[in-house]
Amino acid sequence: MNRSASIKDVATHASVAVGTVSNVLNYPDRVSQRTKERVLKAIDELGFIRNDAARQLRAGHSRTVGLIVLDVGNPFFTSVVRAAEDAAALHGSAVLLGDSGHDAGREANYIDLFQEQRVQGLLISPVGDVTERLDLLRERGVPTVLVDRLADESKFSSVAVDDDAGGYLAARHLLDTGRRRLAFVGGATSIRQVADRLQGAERAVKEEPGATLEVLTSEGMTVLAGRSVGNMLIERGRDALPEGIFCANDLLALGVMQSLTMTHTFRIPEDVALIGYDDIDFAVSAVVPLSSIRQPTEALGRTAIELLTEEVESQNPIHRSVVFTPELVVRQSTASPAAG
Amino acid sequence: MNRSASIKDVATHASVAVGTVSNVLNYPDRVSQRTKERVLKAIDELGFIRNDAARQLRAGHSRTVGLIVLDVGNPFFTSVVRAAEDAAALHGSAVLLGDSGHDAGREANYIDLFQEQRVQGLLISPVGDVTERLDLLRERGVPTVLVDRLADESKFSSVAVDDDAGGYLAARHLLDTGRRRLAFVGGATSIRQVADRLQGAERAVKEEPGATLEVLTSEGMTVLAGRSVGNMLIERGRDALPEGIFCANDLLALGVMQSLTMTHTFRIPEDVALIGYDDIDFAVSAVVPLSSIRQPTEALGRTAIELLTEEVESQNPIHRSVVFTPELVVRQSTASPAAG
DNA sequence: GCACAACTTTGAATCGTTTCATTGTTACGA
DNA sequence: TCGTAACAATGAAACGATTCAAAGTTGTGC
Repeated sequence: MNRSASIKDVATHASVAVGTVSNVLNYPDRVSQRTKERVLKAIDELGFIRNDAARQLRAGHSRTVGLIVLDVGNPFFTSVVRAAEDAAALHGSAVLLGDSGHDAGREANYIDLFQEQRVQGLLISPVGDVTERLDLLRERGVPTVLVDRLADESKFSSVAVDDDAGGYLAARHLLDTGRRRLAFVGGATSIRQVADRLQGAERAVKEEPGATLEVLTSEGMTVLAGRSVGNMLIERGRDALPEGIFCANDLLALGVMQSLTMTHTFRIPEDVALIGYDDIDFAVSAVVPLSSIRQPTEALGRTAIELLTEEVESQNPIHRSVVFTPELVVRQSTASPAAG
Repeated sequence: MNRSASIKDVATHASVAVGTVSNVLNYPDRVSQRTKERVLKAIDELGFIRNDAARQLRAGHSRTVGLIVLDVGNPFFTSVVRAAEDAAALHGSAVLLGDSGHDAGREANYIDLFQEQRVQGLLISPVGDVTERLDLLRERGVPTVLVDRLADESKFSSVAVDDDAGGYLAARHLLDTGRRRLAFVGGATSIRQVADRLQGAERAVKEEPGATLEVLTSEGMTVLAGRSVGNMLIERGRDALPEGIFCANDLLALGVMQSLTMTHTFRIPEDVALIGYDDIDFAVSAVVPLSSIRQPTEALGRTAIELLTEEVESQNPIHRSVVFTPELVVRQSTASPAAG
């Protein structure tokens, strides 16, 4: 089969006008039952499939939305993507997914590609500081919603998660379960998420008389970095051991847990409580199931699409920023010492 | 900005014919330097962006390739996707990504969507048994390459990984490091991958005089399932402990490792060697870094695109199946007892 | 000064769909 | 039987880029 059947072929085959075939596809009510049947039969017999390019050309815009994430491999984004796809499907749109892999070049490529495709709008979790690139989009009038990053509301809508609140939640939980001497483990505070989570934790600690928060800086945010911190804690000995540890993400927490449980020096949660952040799949299947802070990724994805739809449909764009509060997930790693 | 500039607007603005603008974009050599500059200036001033729909309509096909995977969250597919994107970029094509989530309905939606988009071809990791759906694609003449699934070569090209060889590799490695009494841990052998890996392991064991392979069936392929198996091994006691354990995936292996290291009943690799499959990110950061079998995901993605390109470019389609052999990754969990 | 080749530029035709003003058909009440 | 309203069907125009035959321009050698 060289060329697929066009609407014209269908029209000929069914002995009707092309407009009628189009109506059957788009406004079935306008067409009589008899004609409709003939046309549908022809469509079936010829294996006709709409040519979306022609449709788009005529319509002036596509029925797709572009979504550019920093890393599809990251469960956080995977979940956002899925939610966005489902939400878009409700509006009859499809999502074109791009993975920038934290690379500004790849990001730029996708932005160009999506603009050539005349996407209705763009959801983007931008790489680094990107005001220029995004300003260009704004000038061109491409509705854009920033994901997982707060935006100047005069410029863009955005959806984000309140990391300060998440940090507060984690520290508050440790305090609530009776721990007073707390430690925060995180990478460089130049990472906004880390800084915000720390700030929230500090806020909670300040509220609690007699509580303290020690900051332990890790080399990165990986399991291995967490293990180093754990080993350091073991060397410092029991007297210097915090009662509760809040790690800036689950990988760090799992690393800390590994070193403590491997050596059997300290028990979790009896000697020290441990809480992470992100609630990755591995949190629940850790040696000691890990308490964590879960980010409302489904809500993020869904809301991002909703904000975008708002912008697409309204004429003069009003931007909104929606900030979600994360959720505490309690597991064994922070069980009360008494109940331990 | 209501409507973006068209090639006609650019032509007017630069006082040239539309054909000339098109030539500047597609065949710059055909245009004189002076004209080219004028046109490029106009393009810049008007913020012109090519309308891909119009281009596609004229060309009769898009410059995109559809890729439907079972689960973008799965690192295996994530890696395949990335490789496919890079390979497609070399051919000047982009990849439209669809995540079926093991759901035949979603898969069908993506197939339809991609056909309407007139993708050049389709890479698909199909859900379940799908001969009918795929046969339809074949009838329509949509070049299709199956990913991670062998295909009847008279019908489709395909790329896959030899799980039998992977199983052989894992068992062979345990034997090579001096282990004789081996165990295989896996979910139901109704899962093809599990069955193939087991078969390969059995082949290796048969080759080795005096070696044995015990099959332990787990309830699923998760960390928790692995932990149950580990606990069972502990209960059985030291005499019944295999010298080497091959788990059908890394999650199972990590579970087994957890239960053994947590209780300190048996040491890895001194008392028992452990090897997994997939080489997930967590394998390297396990308490005892886990040996594993790595699947050549980059090669899979790249080759899939290459086979597809072949089919697209050749007139009468010749199908090929490419099977890759996985790779052994040795880490501490299978170190020789002597060197342990 | 002219013929001819080489290089530029032109603009109408085309791709497949949707839109919509127009025309055709039917049914019904007067 | 006629007028009219409601409903169906028609088909040309439009969307924006690419193509390509044709026309226009320049340069070269004799």
